[in-house]
Amino acid sequence: MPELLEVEYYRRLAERTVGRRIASVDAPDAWYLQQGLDAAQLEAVLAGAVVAGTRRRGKLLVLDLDGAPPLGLRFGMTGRLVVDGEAAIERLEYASARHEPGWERFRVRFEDGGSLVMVDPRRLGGVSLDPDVAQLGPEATTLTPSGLRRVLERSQAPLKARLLDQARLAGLGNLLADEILWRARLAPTRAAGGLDESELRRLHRVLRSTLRELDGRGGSHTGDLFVARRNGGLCPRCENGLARDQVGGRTTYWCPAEQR
DNA sequence: ATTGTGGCCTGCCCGC
DNA sequence: TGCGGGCAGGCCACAA
Repeated sequence: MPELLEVEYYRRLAERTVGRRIASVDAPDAWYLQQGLDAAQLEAVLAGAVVAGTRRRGKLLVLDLDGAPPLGLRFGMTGRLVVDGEAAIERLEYASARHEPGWERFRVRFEDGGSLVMVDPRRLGGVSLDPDVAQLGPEATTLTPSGLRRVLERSQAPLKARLLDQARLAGLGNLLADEILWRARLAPTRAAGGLDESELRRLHRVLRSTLRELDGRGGSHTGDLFVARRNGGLCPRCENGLARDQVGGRTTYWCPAEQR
């Protein structure tokens, strides 16, 4: 599913639209439009605008426009981005690799004939105007040690739940959170505020290095723990059986023998 | 305020 | 072989 790594790949692809003028918008699925927008409003606002740049905060992709408010794109779990017929990612975990025309939820057509399309079978993503980036926590890829402390301090919530809270820390999804906690040898069920200084430092170091490494490998499904995320899966390090629990409302695979 | 839960969406996988 | 019940998780509304 698109976590921050995948959305960053989407952003890089979307860079191709910079400098291009929007001719029209197809928004066939009203459910996909946030803020009560409808297709006609969106078309009226966006037509004629020129893409000035792209940015990303966590899992939110933003197109900055000349002549219109910024356009916010959320991809949910199964949303993919296609620009000029080319997909940023061929296949998403937990989503179909097919590209049915009926799954195209939103399309921006440019005057040069190309287009930017969101393909989302499950319709969990959405499109907004002038998205409120301030509601998101700090960006995970550039998080500082003191930033991580602020994310976790004085919280009784499970460590993993806090890492997934986009208002506290932007970008991590279920797979990345499990991979990071496994690498840091920290139990997802620990109280977030209960980490000592050395654990905080370890978590920060692992968080940053894991994001960097998996970015190079190709996405949030390329972690070392990923292949073991199944019933009967064994810890890739110690080969003890992994636990499968609900933590923070998400299916969590972890190694009780190593993660403390 | 903090934390937890359930529902939304729908393709796909597994077991019968 | 076909069928149907779970399952997947990002996000939001709502409850305690």
